[in-house]
Amino acid sequence: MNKINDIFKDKNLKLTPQRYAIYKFLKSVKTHPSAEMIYNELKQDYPTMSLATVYKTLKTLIELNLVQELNVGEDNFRYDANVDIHPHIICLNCGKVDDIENTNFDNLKKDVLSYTDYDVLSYKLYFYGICSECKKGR
Amino acid sequence: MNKINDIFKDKNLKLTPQRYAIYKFLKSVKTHPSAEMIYNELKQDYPTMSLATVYKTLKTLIELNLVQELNVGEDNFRYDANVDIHPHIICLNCGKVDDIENTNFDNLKKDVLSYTDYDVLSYKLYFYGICSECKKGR
DNA sequence: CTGTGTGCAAAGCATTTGCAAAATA
DNA sequence: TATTTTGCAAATGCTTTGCACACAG
Repeated sequence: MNKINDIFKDKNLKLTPQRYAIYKFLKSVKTHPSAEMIYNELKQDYPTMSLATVYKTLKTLIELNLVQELNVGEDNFRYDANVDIHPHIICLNCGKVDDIENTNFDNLKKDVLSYTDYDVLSYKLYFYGICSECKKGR
Repeated sequence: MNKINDIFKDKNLKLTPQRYAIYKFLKSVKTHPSAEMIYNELKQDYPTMSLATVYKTLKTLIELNLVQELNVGEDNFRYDANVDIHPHIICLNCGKVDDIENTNFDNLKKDVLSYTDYDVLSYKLYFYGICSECKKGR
């Protein structure tokens, strides 16, 4: 995790323990947590950290393109330290957010370019369904 | 617009002038307005209507599958009376939300099915870029 | 040392809710 | 007439902000 160190130095930002912990946690996890979830998790190791710091740090990390924000359709945002464009799938039953991996939608952007007069810069794909655990439990 | 009349009758819901106006307005417009935008627009013809009624009506229309909610990544929701699954494109400069028409992403859902163990029920596609008006104005 | 970041509490905003009055079927 | 819906205001919940103190560089 040297990358973040250099990026922060580059921008004359301070890499505080809180910032490092939030990024490291997001990197280590595939659950796409909300700010509140991150806060509750890190409270154990950083009991004095406030929710406001989590929000401020997330905003900073997004500006540095180290984290992306997901809008799955809940009342809050989810965060993902994998900033590559990749689709997500949300369980309509338990609310879990998963990556869809190994897919290749590179051609999608090209397709869209031919249907619109926008300059297309990026995209977000959200799929909705029922996860395997929720399917079992019925 | 007989459809809405029958659907409301079916569910023993009352088709009030406010509800009808909100649906008719959404049907007539391609701008994917927010609740506030709808409210401001209809205030002219329905000066006593409240924002709360707009929200309540939108919720009802969504439950009836007459309207879909869009999560373009702003701090509020947008609404679309075209409930067919279709991609949207958002101008990062002016915030405009457009439909992408004539596209066919039917195969997309099938692709995803092969990459996930979810039952895939629906999906939302959001593209981001710069619209032609904003491109000109530079 | 100096300026940036943290933590707290308060503020902001979109959305929801409770309830009495009004309107629909 | 019996419910449902409206409109108002207050409440809610997520996120942001202001500010004094603490801390990283």
